[in-house]
Amino acid sequence: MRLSRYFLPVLKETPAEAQIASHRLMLRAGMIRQQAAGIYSWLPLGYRVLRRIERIVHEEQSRAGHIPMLMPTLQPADLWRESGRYDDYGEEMLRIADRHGRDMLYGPTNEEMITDIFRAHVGSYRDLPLTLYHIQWKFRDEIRPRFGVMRGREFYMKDGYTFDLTEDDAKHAYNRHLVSYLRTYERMGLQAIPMKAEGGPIGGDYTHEFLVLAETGESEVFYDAEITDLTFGDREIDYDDHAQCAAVLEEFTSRYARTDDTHDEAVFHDRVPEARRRRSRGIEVGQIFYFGTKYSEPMGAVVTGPGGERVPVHMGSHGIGVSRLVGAIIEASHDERGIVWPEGVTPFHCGIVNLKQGDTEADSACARIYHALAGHGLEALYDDTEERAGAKFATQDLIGLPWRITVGPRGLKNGVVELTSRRTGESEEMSPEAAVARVAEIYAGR
RNA sequence: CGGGGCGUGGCGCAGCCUGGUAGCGCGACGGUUUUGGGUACCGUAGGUCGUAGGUUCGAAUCCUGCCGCCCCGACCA
Repeated sequence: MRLSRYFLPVLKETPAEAQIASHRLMLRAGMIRQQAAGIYSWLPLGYRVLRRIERIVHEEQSRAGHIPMLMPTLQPADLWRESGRYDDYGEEMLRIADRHGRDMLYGPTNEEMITDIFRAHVGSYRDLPLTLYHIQWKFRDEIRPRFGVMRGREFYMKDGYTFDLTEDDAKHAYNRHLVSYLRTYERMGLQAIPMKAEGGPIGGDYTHEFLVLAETGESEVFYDAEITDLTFGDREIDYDDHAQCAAVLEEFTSRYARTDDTHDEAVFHDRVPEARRRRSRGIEVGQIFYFGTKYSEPMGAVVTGPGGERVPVHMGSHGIGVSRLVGAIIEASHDERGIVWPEGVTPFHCGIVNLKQGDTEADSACARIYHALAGHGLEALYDDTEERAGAKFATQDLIGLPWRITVGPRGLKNGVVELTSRRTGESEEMSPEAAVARVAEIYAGR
C-alpha cells in the first residue's frame, strides 16, 4: 500500500479523552474514531489489525476442530425469558422494541440462541460432541465505558459453545479450549495466563480467565512467578486426546494464579514461597466456562442417550475478546514513540521509507523492494509522501510496523538500504535484495 | 447510579470570574525552503462558541432545562 493513497489520519497531539497508552496510541495512529461512549469506528489501519487477530482465532479454532457459524446481533427477548436471564442481566443489556412492539435486545452473548439452534436440530448422542462458535459484535451497556476498545460497549468477540453427552466429555471440551487458547494468544505475541476466576452472569464455577499482565489492567492478579516461564510453543497436540489436553491444563493451571475475585491470601502464602509471589494487574482477554445443564435443562436441549433415555446436554462457553485484544496487545507492546506490533498481528509486515521522494534512484529502489516483498506474500506500507524524513520516521514509529526499510540516495550510492527493527531500534545496512530476503525469512512460516 | 469536571474551526487550548460582535498553537490548503529523526518563512480557507429557552440595548461570557463527553467510585469480556 502506498501511503499517499491510503487513509491514515495520524494525530500529532493526543486527544484529551485518552487516559491509557493503548487508547492514546490507537487514536494517534488513526486506528479508531469514537462515535459515542464506548462505540468506535475502525479506520483502515485498526481494521487490518482486527482482521489479523480474527484470522488467527479462526485458524486456531479450526485446528481444534471447532465449527464456525454466525448468529445475529439482534435477538428476540423471548429466548432470554426462557433461560431467566432477561431479568437477571439488568441494565447492562440493551433492550429495543421493533415497530410491532416486540421486545428485542442487542446480544451481549449467545448461549440462549445457540441452545435454541441445538435443540431444534440435534436429538441424538451420536451427534456429539459438537462445538460451534462465531465471531460477532456484541453489546453490553456498561455504566462507564473507558479505555478505548479495551472496555467499549460494543465489542467484537469470539464465543464458542460446546455440547457433550457427559460431564467428562464436557471437561475435555473445556481442556481442549484451554490448549487452543494458549496457542492463539502466543501467536499474537502475548503471554496470557489462565487464572481461576468467577462465573459472573454467564454462570458456572468451572472457569478460567486468561489475563495479560499490564499495569493498566482492570483486574488485580496474584500469581506464582514460575508461571511466567511457561510457553506452549509449537508442541504437537492431538485435540482429541483427552489425557494430553488434561495434562496441558494441569501444567498451566497447577501453579497459583488468581484474580482478586478468587484470591485467597492464606492459600497464596501457603502454596507459593515468598520470593515467587507476584501481585500485579491484568487485562482479561478470554474466558472459558463449563456450566453443565444450566441452559440445556430450562430450554429443553436434550438428546437421546445410548440407552434410549432423554438427557440434557452438558454445555460450556468459551470467549476471546477480539476487539479488546487490539488494545491489550498495545498495552503489552509499546514505547514512548508509539506502538510496537508483534509480527503475528502487525497491520503491514514492513514499512518502506523513501527519504527522497522524486529521486529516480530512490523511487525505483523503493518500487523494487515493494514488489519483491509482495512476491513473498508480504504487505508493505510504502511511505511515498513528500514529508520530511523526520516526519516519516515519526509516523513509522507511531504506527509500529515491526520492520522498516529506509531508502535514500546517500545509501544507494553505496548499494545499500537500511533495515531497522522497531522493537530494538537496531539498524543494519545491506543491499535491497538482502533486506527483502531478511524480512521474508523473519515472516517465513507465520 | 453517587461524586467531580468539561463541551469554543479537524486536534490541543485561551477567552467566561468582571457581558460589547471570537483568538492562539498544531493540522489542512497554496507558495518559498531540498530536506537522513516531526525544518523555517509567507499567504489562504475553516467556527450556528453542544442545544433549547430566559435575563439584557447587547450573551461564548449571567440564569434554567436538556444532550453529549471525560475522571474517581460501584460495575465490567
